[in-house]
Amino acid sequence: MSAEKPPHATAPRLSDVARAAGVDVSTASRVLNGDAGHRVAADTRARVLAAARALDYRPNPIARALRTARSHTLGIVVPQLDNPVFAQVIIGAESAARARGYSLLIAHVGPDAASGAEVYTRLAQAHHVDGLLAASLESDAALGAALARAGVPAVVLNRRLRAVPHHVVFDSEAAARIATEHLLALGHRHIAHLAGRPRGYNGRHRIAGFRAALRSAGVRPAPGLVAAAGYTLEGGARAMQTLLAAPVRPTAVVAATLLSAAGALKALHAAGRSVPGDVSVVAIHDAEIADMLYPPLTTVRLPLRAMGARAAEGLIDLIEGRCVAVAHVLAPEGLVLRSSTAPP
Amino acid sequence: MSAEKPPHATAPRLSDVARAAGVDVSTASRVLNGDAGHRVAADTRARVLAAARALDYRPNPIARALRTARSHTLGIVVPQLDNPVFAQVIIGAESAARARGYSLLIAHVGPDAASGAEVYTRLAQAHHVDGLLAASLESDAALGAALARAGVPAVVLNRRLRAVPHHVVFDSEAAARIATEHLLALGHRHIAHLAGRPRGYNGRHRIAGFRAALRSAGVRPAPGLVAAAGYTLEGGARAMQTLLAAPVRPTAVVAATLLSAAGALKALHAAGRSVPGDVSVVAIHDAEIADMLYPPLTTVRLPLRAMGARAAEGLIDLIEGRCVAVAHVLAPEGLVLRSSTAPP
DNA sequence: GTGAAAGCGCTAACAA
DNA sequence: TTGTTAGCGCTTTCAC
Repeated sequence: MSAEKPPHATAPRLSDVARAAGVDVSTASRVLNGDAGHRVAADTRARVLAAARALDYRPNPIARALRTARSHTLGIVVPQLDNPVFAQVIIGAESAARARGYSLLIAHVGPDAASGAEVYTRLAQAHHVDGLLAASLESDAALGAALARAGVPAVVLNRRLRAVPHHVVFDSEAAARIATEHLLALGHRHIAHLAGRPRGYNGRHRIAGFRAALRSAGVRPAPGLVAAAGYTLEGGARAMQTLLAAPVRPTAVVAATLLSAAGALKALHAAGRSVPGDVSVVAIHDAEIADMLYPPLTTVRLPLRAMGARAAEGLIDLIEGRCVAVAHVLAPEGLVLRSSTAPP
Repeated sequence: MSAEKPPHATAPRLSDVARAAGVDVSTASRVLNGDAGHRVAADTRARVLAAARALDYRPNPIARALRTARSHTLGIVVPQLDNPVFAQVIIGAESAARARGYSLLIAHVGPDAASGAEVYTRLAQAHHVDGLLAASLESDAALGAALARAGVPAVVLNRRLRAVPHHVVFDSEAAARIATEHLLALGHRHIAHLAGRPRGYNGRHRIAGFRAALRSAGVRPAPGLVAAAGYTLEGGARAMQTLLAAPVRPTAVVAATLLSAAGALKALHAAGRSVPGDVSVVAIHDAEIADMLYPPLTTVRLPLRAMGARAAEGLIDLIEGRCVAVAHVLAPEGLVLRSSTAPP
């Protein structure tokens, strides 16, 4: 009511609440933390709650962290922040973490990932994160070792590691199958695949889905119609050029990711091919840029935010001992039809 | 040498270092913090340093934060993470902060920004950030009030606020001038401008630069050749459609930002106009997507990472009392010639 | 030049 | 059911 605050009001502490409620700080602490074991008298609890509200009390997370050795902070490591795919994952993870009272510290490591490994230990030791979300690109062995050294629970995104049981992955095989079946349904028979990293988790599975769809349709995949394109614009462009120079030329392409699809479009334009007139292109992954490309790109949408969210929730469950294993395989959300695919 | 670590080794504390060096914790603390006031004997300092290195000691930032009431954490608020422009700013801010021993907590608020204001107080109160970097889009008044309420130093990015003296902005007028002069040099005379938010800080200045360049070249800007496009794909497309329906049709367009340029390209393709054959397009801001569009977009590059870095450094100076005002105006880095501009 | 001691704000045994 | 007490790991007066 009469907001008679001192000019340089300092934030109210728990002891202020306790004094206002006429109880000890320990009692106030119990009430405010909803301590299940100890029962508190109803009127005491009400008085404390009222005092806390009246003072607009916010617990000091730093003091709490020091005492409990829990920072309520998660760390996520991504290779490059300026990638729409990772941006979505981060958004999903951040909302989920915040909803559970955790905050998210973001660290990005170059895709070269020479220094990648130490980021994990830095987050764990210097920033005292309670758990790690790993989306970086170093080798399985290096990542496994780095996470082990970090000494906190970790969930790996987008691949499976022998050394770290917890993961959230996409059903990449299904995604590639959906993309390929779309092209088959349009009548294409000479279909190429711009793979990411063929030895990587997603690379393998997308190739498998691509081949499976062809097989089911009775199409024998021509050798040389799978090219490694990596996850970059340049890689996609280069791989597409190779494909265009091959003896049997594809009428359609399944790109493993958005950036390589953009590179493929660039190469096709440069070669004077029309899309989808001469070549149809479909990409796995969806983001706003799909709509900015020319022509707007048909894609298979994968639940990126959900990946971030499930990983964060799983990690928090792990940290709080509420579960012992996190393993999600997320299904594709479906085909997003735009203008880059048509009958041959 | 003989790494005889206990199985569940807990992190070494300052007291461990002190004991190993045969000194008191207070002395160890002085050495490790390079306390200027107190002089420490050279050999004592050497022993402490050696012990710290031998034990691989890392100070516990949480304990330090509790004691000093400094979290060494900065908060940055951006509208949408999945925008290449903000991603670059964040990367710049993060590196600069890390280099100075600070970490960066990222919060994103929807562009609607209804809830935008409370994010600042949440970061300040609940996360105890030492300072704020504000890149969100709410009204000047709302942002000023929110930052005042947060009660920590703040630097505003990309605009100037009466209420908050500290800012880092681009020389938007120069950027628009460079873009417009490029088109004039190519021989264009009917040049349109896809403005962002015409009342906003950047919007105003970009319009001013656009007009100034035309004036200097003796070209009278036709009315109706400045359209508000906002900062989105749809906005750009809509504004371009309007321009195409206008009585005097432009042969070239200066777009205030990448996304609206992408929208303009979309609208031009839809209308069957060729770029740059019928219409040239140049955008302010540069990022990888400029190279993915068709045709690859000529842009004026602005130092995005530098903006993040300067803002973070200035904020840290403010926090540590090393300076009392931060005000940077960053010059454009120049024109990036790609394929979307040509003589009329 | 170095050590002793207090305490940042909070939680969690343990006592009463 | 509530209060007393002891710290979490660190910094910082204040003595010596």
